Amino acid sequence: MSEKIQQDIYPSMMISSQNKAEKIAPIKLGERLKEIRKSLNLTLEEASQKTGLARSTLSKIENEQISPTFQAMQKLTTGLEIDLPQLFTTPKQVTATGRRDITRNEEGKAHPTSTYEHELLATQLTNKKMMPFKSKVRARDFNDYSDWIRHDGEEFLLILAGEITFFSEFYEPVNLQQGDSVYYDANMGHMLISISEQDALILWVTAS
Amino acid sequence: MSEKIQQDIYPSMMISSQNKAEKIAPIKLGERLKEIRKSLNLTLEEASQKTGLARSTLSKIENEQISPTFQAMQKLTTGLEIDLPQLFTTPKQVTATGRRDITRNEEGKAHPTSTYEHELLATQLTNKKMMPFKSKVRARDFNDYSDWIRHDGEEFLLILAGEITFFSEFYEPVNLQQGDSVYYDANMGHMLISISEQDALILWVTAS
DNA sequence: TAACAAAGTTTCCTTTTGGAAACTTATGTT
DNA sequence: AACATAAGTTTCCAAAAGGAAACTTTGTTA
Repeated sequence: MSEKIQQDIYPSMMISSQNKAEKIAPIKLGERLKEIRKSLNLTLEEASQKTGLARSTLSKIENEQISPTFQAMQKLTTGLEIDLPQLFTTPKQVTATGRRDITRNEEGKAHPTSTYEHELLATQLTNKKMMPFKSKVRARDFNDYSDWIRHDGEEFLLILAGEITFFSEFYEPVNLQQGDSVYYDANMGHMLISISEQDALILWVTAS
Repeated sequence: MSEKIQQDIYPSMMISSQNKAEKIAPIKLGERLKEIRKSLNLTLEEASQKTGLARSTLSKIENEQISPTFQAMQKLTTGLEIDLPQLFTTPKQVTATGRRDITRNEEGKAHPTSTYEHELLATQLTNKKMMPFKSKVRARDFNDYSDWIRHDGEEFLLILAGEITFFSEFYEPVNLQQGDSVYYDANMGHMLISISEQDALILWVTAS
């Protein structure tokens, strides 16, 4: 009795976005936990002591035989003194000094939604101060959107192609064309629609 | 039987950090979920349809009577088309803090140097987390450069036009073309030269 | 390579989650 | 107000998670 359960997650510091069941490189929570534990040089027994979860439970989580409850995940994060997002993101080697990540055109990590088609950039690097991604904006209709998008931090966007109307909470809407850019407080409600013939292409960079 | 279980979590979009047992305002996962559902204007029934979780289960999660499994949380995030961190973070109060700055194409603040022609963006806003600017790179020759460029923080760059070779201290040089991007630790020595016919056009964003 | 110890896995059982349906509480409508 | 209906909660039970201990594997030493 050791069937693997479905337990993937989509990598995303992604903002207001959607992750339907799309083909995005999934991360195994169990593997990730094992990595973390190993990196801390802990045995299951030691991890058990620190987290208050049974040795057997930890083993089962690592081998993806069970799906931990939120409570268990909290015990994990507090016990091992890590942040929750760390459980969901794969940190490809982060050398102490210099890190670099190149993303070729159109080769970012896809993250499609109904109205946007996000392409996450520099996904190899974790713990970044900024989160850059490109989006194709398909929507040309308000109805495609439910409400303001709102999240922590600041956001910069640059129109790479097409034309959009950018809405934000305390301002009048503006039209933005190729080459135009906006910088704004992302806690302020914001959203945009494409008004060009083809999909608009946009670069976003977020920092919190 | 409706005792509230302990179910707090520390808010963290926070990137690199550990959270020792610091006193950070704890967030109730259930409350947060309810907020999100309300903001999406969904009833429990509708949310149930979208997520595949039973109406009753959702109710119990919202009222913190149960601690959802990771699987359940995934169903929540994919079904409601939100991101996992959203479940853990309290959206900042949006007051008058909203700021915004639009920079039209070619209308940034010019800042020419010998080999670059910088155009600073969003200069109206001060105290920004990020510093975005475009550059025309004229240089096609190593001699135009003295040495590595090095400064605090992290840097993201995207090739808007042309083609360049990007050099950085601990890596092999790479050629980058329109649409390609790099993210790197700016303390690591870096520089670039244009290798296209016309000047290359580049977007930089720096954060420290 | 036998013997032992330590690390990890599986079993077995208890506790908790998650779902269907019954029940209760709000929100209209005539 | 009485009724109807929608939204939300609670109950009850099946299914899954979590823990203690038995078991297996890996590593070390004589």
